[in-house]
Amino acid sequence: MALADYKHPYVTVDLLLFSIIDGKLAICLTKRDEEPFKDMYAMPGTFIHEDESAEGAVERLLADRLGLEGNIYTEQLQTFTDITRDPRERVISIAYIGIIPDMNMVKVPWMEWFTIASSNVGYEKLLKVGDGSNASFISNSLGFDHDEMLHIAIDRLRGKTQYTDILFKFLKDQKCFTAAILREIYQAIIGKEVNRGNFTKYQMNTYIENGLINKIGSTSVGRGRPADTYAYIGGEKLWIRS
Amino acid sequence: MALADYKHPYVTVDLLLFSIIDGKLAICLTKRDEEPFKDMYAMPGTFIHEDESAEGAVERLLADRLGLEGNIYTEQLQTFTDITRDPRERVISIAYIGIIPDMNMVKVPWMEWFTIASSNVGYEKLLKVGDGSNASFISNSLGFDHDEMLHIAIDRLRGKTQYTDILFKFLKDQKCFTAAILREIYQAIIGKEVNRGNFTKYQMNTYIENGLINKIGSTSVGRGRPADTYAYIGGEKLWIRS
DNA sequence: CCAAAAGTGTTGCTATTACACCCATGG
DNA sequence: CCATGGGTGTAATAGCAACACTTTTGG
Repeated sequence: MALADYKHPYVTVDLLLFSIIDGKLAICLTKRDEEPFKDMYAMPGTFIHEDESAEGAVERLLADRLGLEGNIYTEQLQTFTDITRDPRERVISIAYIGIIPDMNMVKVPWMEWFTIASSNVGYEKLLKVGDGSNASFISNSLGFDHDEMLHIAIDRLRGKTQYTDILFKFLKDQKCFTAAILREIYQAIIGKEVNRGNFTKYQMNTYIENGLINKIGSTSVGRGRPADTYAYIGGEKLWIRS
Repeated sequence: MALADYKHPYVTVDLLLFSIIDGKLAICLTKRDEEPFKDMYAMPGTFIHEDESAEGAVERLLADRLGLEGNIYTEQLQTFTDITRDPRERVISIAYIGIIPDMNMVKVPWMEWFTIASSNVGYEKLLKVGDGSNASFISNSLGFDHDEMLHIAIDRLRGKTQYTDILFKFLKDQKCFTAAILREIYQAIIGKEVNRGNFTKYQMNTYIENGLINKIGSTSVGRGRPADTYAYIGGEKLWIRS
């Protein structure tokens, strides 16, 4: 059973880069300019080089294709190995989730943002952000098996919002935010509204009790009563309910 | 960017096969008979053939290396891509969790079972099952990065026990079991005791309310009062708390 | 002083826990 | 008839949702 006896497949990483735009969960896509799936939208991806790990490939992808340097939160989603998922040849893809707090961090022109209209079941509705075109399409017209990836990723985000600190990765300023800001993120991911008062009282308190955030002061700008401000201090530790 | 421009790595699947033995979570390992990590224990694995998916490779592994035919529950755990995780050459591994209800289903002599002594933090203590040798070792002496895999897999099992029906996969007879049997499995995975009465009343009731199980009758064997018996009927649907 | 924004309290419902009690069987 | 295993009831507690109330600011 020598190693060389086995033919091995191509391996790529694909990145599902999420952000919150206008109170809605959004994903960063690119229109493919070559076959297969030419002119269809897809998540950005790249082949893994022989001298890098999958995480390394994701970092390179973030830097080269998205222009994102520095510390971007990523985590492995799942690996997709269907023999026919790439019509050219056998290609395995390791999908990663990425999160950035601000869509404007992506400055390259070939990437486009789409908000995700939370469909109850079936396919997601994707709505182009920003250019006033109101262009939209349904996620099952994504290239490759990227519709499946998107579904699994959204599920993962929703699940982890319940028992980890993943939603803090969406904060534009982790060192100064209000309950309202965090609630907007929470609702965007979950896909439904939660009561304002209760969110402050229970959710924020739970975060404080678990040492994830600190109350640091209050805003003095805005129309109404100044909101308390918080700072995220949790490291990488998981926070599991009770 | 033609496909052929990229050198691609070897890809394997590794299987973490779990069962419950004597009320304790257990894993199926094999002593490696060749380099690298010769004479160390490791999870069984195999290279992915060019005409099969990762799931296909796992099925082949189950059949050829473990002698397990038929419907064995498996799910993808995570993909490991460190460049140096295999000292020979660059090898990516897609790790899978497998669950069988009875260790005796594995009849091949080269596989050995070890119970996992739930360590709070750090490494697991693995204890050889069955031959009276009382041999044991610490999980960080597993070959490759299999210690890390084991940790991640146990975490996954514990998490999914809370909100899925994964513990029913451990049942020796899914069509006839008692609350006591299910509780033993539950405790083995979680690693701590739960109150007997409450488990029957709440846990079993929740399963019933979610359509996962049905009360079917009662045992008439055993020393004390005959226990109610249940049958697992849930398909593949997730059961998420409230 | 009033509207707007945001933090706190009150109430009732539900889930969880601990523990006791009663039930059915084998020896 | 008693030890043993197993179901069910109860009370105390914790958590959650709805909603009303209060606080603070800008005009």
